[in-house]
Amino acid sequence: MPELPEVETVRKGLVPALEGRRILAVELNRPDLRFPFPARFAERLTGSRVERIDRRAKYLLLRLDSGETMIGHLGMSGRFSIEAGGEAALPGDFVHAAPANPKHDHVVIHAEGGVTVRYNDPRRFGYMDLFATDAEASHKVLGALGPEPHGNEFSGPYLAAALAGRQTPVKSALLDQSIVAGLGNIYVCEALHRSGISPRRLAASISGVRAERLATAVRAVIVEAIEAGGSSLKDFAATDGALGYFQHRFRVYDRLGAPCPTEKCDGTIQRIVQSGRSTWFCSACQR
DNA sequence: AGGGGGACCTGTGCGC
DNA sequence: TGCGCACAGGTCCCCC
Repeated sequence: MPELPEVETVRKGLVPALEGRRILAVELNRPDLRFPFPARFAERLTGSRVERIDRRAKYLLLRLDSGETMIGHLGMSGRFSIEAGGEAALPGDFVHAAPANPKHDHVVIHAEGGVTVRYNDPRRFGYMDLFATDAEASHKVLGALGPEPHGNEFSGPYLAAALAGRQTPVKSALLDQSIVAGLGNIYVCEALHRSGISPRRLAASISGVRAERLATAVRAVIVEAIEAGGSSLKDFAATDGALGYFQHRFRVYDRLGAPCPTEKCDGTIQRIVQSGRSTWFCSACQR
């Protein structure tokens, strides 16, 4: 499902449901998602309090008072939903997200205050793991991530340096989470269009003003998408039932044959395949 | 080491 | 209506 903006929306939805609450019970309905759950996963969660929920790139990080962090990734089809049917009043209005087939409810967390959080993931490309919070810097996955696209480290000069020498299309390079962390197929296509750069251009050729334009577009599209609550494709719903609406602002993604929205451009949106994934772009204004 | 292709899964939508 | 195929917001692994 999600790229950085969607994961951020999920994080914000989980905060009022779980932050400060103790986990009372965990139902684990299968031994694995993409990878096996860690040893004693349910037991290690049970009884711990969720102190804070962070996000890094597309990863959710539940900080537990046990000294461990639960890391979660939603893969392509993972989603959380929240029920708050108990006696305690919750901040925010919780409603059911769009219906999901309950046979894919792989993890169900029961927390204080009558809160139930369900993780549903038909394709099971997502995963969950636990690690010692003080060992985060050396975490195999988190340690290899590039900067957040809307953070201070990310800039034109940074991007130019990161792409230097890369003999791959810039589209593929932007999907590399070690270059910039959190972009996926949608926002890469959108950022390339906004910056007028062809997805086929070699990454190594992005420098100077062009790198500046691209970094600016990446930042802008991510900031706007976060503000919009992410994008809702198909039946995706945020954890609190609120739908992200950024999909109405797509300029190229999934818009094959549409007129190019660039002012004074008379091009038409095309679709090509790069490293096995669809790319939508306008060959008239993206060079 | 970097780059490309396939693998991992289920669901959906489309053409025949 | 049913069937087969293409495709889907993401990594990860293996091979050159």
